Amino acid sequence: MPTIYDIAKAAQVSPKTVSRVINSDAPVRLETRQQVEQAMNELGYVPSKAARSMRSNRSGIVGLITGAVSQSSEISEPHGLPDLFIVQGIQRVLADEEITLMIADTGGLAKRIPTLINTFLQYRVEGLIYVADRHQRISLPPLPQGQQMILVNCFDDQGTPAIVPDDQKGQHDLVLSLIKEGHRRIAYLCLHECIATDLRIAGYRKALDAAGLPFDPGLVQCGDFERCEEEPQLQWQIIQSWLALPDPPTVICCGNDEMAMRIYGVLRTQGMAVPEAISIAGYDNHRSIAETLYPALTTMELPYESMGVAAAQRLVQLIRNEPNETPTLQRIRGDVFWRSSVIARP
Amino acid sequence: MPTIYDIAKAAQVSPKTVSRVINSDAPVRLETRQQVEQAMNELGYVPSKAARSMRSNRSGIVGLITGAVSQSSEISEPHGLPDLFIVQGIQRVLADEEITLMIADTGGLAKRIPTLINTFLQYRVEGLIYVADRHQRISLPPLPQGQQMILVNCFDDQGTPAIVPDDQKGQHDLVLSLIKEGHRRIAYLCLHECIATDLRIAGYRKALDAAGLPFDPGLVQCGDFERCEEEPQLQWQIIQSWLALPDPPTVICCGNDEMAMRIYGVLRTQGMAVPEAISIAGYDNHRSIAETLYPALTTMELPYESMGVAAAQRLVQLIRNEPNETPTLQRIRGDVFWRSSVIARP
DNA sequence: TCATCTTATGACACCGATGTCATGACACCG
DNA sequence: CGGTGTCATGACATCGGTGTCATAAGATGA
Repeated sequence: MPTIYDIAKAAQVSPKTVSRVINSDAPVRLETRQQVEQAMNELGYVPSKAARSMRSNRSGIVGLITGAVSQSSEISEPHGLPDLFIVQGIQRVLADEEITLMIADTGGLAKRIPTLINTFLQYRVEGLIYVADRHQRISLPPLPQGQQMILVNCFDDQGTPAIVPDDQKGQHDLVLSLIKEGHRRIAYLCLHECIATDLRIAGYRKALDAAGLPFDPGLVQCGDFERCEEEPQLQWQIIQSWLALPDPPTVICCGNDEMAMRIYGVLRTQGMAVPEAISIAGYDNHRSIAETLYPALTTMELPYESMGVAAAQRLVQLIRNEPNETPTLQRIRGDVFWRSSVIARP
Repeated sequence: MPTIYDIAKAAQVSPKTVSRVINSDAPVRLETRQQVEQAMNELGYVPSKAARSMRSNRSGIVGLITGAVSQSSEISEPHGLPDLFIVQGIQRVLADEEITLMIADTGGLAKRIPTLINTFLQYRVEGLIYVADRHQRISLPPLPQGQQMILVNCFDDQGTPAIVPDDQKGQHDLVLSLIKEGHRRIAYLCLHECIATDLRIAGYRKALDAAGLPFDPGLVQCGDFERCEEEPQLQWQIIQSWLALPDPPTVICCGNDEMAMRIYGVLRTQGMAVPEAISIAGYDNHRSIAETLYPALTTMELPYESMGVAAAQRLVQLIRNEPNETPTLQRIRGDVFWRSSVIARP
């Protein structure tokens, strides 16, 4: 691989002049520039980032730590996969900034995180991004003074800038949409206890309040049985108990699209048609499910890509030392995706 | 960030001795080593990869180019997502080799590839991996002399080492499993014309041949209507025509798990139970579908993770200049995942 | 016409590590 | 006791660029 010295010799100029042509940071005579460019093309010159970043103290690299890539194969929990949309959003922003993204994977083991951070520090990354596989509180080891970091889909107690989904607003908006379509009795088959679930139940209640509808605690049940053998039976029992009510629900909100998909199966096995007999809504807008199910699933988007974009933009601001007034915890909103699994009620 | 000179000063030794402690490539007196290690801990020393790789000419980086991360959002084709399993397999192998993986994304635009390759060359990657979003023939721009590359899920005409799924063997094995369970009339609702489809139809025929069953061209139809409005109707027409045969099929193989999922919906809408009325098999083992569908889907694994592992192992061999006798085109086999969407026939 | 300024270029040191070679202190051996 | 080998360490050059400063040629202006 030729170096700047080879180019200099071929173009009969000094290495520094070649450097000027590459960086166009000082005037170079047109004729000289052309000689240099010709030499670079002929020799197939590619500058060395290592040498450059050593001198200029700017690596042009941002490091990303995630469990998404491998966590999806752990046990049988493929729900980590959508995190990749976060990465996608980050990539898009960083590519425009000419920043290279380096991705490291915890493989689901938190104890690997310090090692991964260390690797990134060796490359003198200009910023770090930590992406969690679900909305949660975390605690990361301390970083060297001045090392920028952004948390995505999680937050900590040290005031590190964080980007999280606005779960409360999300469930709120979804439920409000259902109410607008005439639904008055809205059941919620939620996920097991976690930050997202708490926020979403709060959003669900807030939407009912806003519409002046009473909150019926019986209509909120945990429908997440971690794929145990009897899951369909247990879910059917819950649904049956709801249907037996004097004023049964007309729509079931599910904790995520996967659960909605399983509920489709359960209902159909019991001879109930979606959405004619009962409407179903999901959460996540996990497209390979929501768009492929028949009928297609109405669901609330988990705004992964927007979160990625927001995270990258904020990190770039930090790196460039630009002032910003964003709060430490930045909540990102998603949209309701209205499809045919919910029908209007008079 | 402290350098080895700072450490050397603090430990009252020469920089070279610090280097020896870091690399343990020459004997250092125990006492001296401890002084150096203490200084490194106190000052929080992190070696600079840039400086190291410049001198040693080994970057410790492998570059990966994929459209997977972003292609999944193009149009509404989320099928690119499973490519991430390839990345996962690659990561696992490279992590063990202490190689850092840099991932770049085409964003679905092939014209960006030269730029991405150039970025990687700037980092002096020791190898390149190109991951395609589906099994296909490709053609990449030429690389500098001596630059190693591996193709995954694709191949070219220049003899670049390539790792592809063994689609023929895959469909063959799946069909053979069905035959073993007593199925004699096996319909195949394949994807549109492409390399994978051709190979799989060949595998399907070979399995029939091997079992001494006749090949009925009418039982192979394209069921892939690119999610047009009328897709369910069109698919139902095909299935109806099959059911009207004097000797109707007892199982339908679908081109992928998504199609199987849509067929579930179509069949149930028409009042047909899976697997009691007819068995269904998929392809891909797209777990968030296959395991979540009710009943769970019997399917052929698309061995993405194994492909990633094979690709990384082969690249490491190339980088280390180890001899290998693998053919240029390496086909990776998957397993049949037997679930409850197929029942045995007497 | 000479001082001053701008333009275009080069000389040289330096970023932070490592490879090469030199050197001093000992141990070992005949 | 002197020659040889091993151990532990340091001096110095080097990897491929860029920052700093110097300098020569030409333009400008009083």
